[in-house]
Amino acid sequence: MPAQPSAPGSRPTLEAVAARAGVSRATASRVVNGGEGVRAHVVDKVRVAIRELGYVPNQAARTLVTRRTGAVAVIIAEPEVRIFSDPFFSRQVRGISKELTAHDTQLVLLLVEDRGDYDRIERYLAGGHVDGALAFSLHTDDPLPAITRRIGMPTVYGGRPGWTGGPGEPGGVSYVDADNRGGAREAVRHLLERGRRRIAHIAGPLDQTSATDRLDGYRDVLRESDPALIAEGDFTSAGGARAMAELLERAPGLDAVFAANDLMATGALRVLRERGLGVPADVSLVGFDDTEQVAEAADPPLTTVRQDIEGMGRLMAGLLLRTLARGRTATAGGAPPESVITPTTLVRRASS
Amino acid sequence: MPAQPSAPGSRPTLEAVAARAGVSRATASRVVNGGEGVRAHVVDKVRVAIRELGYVPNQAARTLVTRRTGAVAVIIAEPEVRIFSDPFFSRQVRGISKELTAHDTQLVLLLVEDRGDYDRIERYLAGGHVDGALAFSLHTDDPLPAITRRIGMPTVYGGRPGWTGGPGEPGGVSYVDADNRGGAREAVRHLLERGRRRIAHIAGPLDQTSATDRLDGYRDVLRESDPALIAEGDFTSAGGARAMAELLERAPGLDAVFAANDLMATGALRVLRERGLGVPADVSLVGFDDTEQVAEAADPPLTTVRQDIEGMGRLMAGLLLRTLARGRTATAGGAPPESVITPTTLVRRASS
DNA sequence: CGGGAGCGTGAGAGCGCTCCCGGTGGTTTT
DNA sequence: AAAACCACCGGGAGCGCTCTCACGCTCCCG
Repeated sequence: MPAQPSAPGSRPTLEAVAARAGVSRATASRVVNGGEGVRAHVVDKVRVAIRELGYVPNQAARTLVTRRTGAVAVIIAEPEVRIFSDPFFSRQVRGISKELTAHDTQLVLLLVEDRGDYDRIERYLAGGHVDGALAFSLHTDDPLPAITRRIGMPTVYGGRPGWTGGPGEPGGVSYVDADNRGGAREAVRHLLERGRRRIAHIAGPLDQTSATDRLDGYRDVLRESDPALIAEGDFTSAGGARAMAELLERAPGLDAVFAANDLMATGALRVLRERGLGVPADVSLVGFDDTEQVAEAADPPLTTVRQDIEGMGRLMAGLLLRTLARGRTATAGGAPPESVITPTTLVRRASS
Repeated sequence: MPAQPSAPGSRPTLEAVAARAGVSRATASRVVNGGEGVRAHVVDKVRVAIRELGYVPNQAARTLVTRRTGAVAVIIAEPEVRIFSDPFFSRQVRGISKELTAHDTQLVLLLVEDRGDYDRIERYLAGGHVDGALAFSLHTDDPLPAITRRIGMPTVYGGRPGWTGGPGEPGGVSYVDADNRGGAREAVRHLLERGRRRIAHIAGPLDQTSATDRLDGYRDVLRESDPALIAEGDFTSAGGARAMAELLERAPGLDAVFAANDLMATGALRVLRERGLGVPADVSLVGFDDTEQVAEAADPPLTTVRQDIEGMGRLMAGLLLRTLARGRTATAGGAPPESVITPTTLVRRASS
């Protein structure tokens, strides 16, 4: 129903809106940006002109002068295999998307394929295409933190970075993480309550804090645990299967397994079944993440530690947006880092 | 190791580069954009200045004058459940990302949560934030095509849209799709070769062409198929299970099932196992997609129709980029639609 | 009734870049 | 030898917007 733009080919400008409303460009701009300090009557006139012309602000022109883009980068640097198998990222991205959308901010997705890509990422971030960045699941030697720090890009990490609390200073970064350690403790305690005594652990890759934190939680409860009861996986189903096979060889008497994520738990499950071991009759099994279509769909359904992944995504985005808003009003000295640990809950199903 | 920018707070401009290299801004611009028609000696001088200053072009300023953003929107409008359970999107996005990155184009992700979001999408697309769009898996009543057409946004669809070949004209859209029909034919023929005669089909949601095309392929081979042998699912594991239960009730004598995707096949598998039916002893099972961690990890591993999902993503991006490049050089009359159908291959595993 | 206070508005500069156009110097043509 | 032609480079306009500043108007107080 709205009328066609003034010029057939090109979009109407603020100038055109101002002309039609009989005001200056400055006033039209004020209306577009909230209408503060403009008489209601004038605001209406401009609003009508905007509607009639189908005016949409030119973001490039706006960015050029404000130096803000209204966009945020989401950087995912994870080997191919995991990004596809684990719904984790999709859910977190979804949470991020929701929060950003609610604040009229766009999501620019940067996938890192190999280490050479970091040059591209740096150029992109330095190019002023985005106001801030969200990054995930860093390994200890990830070059990203150095990059974002060098170019002064506000960044919030998903998952506690391995290099916080570096030598001397606490490495001022913001992050959002689940209570991995607490969740792991709860999982292991649950197995103890079930009467299990030889509780093994399939850890994730130990260059990630989510893996080490869960391992730490396991050790918190089982202080004197036999090292033979711990095997390292890689957060994939196949890796979980390999680790399970290893564990069965080293510690045939185990009566429970706590896997650091659900995918590895399914791999373990497959191996246990192949060896004729009943779950939970012979071996109790607990996973981590409560990923749908994995934990629930397993046979038997997995007891697991749930974390609110989508909520974590929202929190990440919210934290970043707040940082950006502050940087805009306050002195540009950079906001202090701020982090959030979200709680986990144990979901009891048939596998334990 | 590059030097710091001239001004401490702000980034160096092309002006600064030109001054340092002792040339005009215009010449510096030429070098930045390829260096055509500039003497090699001058090119070098400018390149050195760029490096020394750590110059990065300001995209906003560039976009303002060129009217091109160097970014492409990827629009995913799919109910939550599927986007998480099916690695399909992740893979396709990955393919898209690779192709875009290779052409220095950014990927802006737009997730559609509910129908109200389409206003936001339209505003965004109309706002000139991106040069083109890639969209997926449209349902027949999807408002997106109308939007992109109205605002003249070059768009390539993933999966044949349901509304091509509308009344009268062929609805000029570009798309990339797998040979769903041919793949389905191959799957069913394979089951026939295995000596199966009562071959059932679990279809996807019939408002999507990927589902109807596969159903058509099934019917191509089994012209006289009993309607009781066809059940509609929703591309999820749970939906596959429901459909399988339905089929077993309606047609207890079935000896094979062709499911329209792997996820539904796993649901079917679970139901078959629960009913004590052996796969493939009693019932042969074939899926579609060959999604890793699903087809291969199933027990038994699924025979399935493989499509090159990542390749399709690359093709989509490539098609769009070529369209955009053409629109830039040729008359702005809009390039003719162009579509690609990619082949499928049958992967034989233990389930059939 | 004069003069500040204060609100609402307009004029204008300028963000950093691209690109057209015109000029310069050197090489080829008639 | 002059004329025509290149290849290369610089000047300058302008993309659409925001934001500062100054100006005019109304209002209120002394």
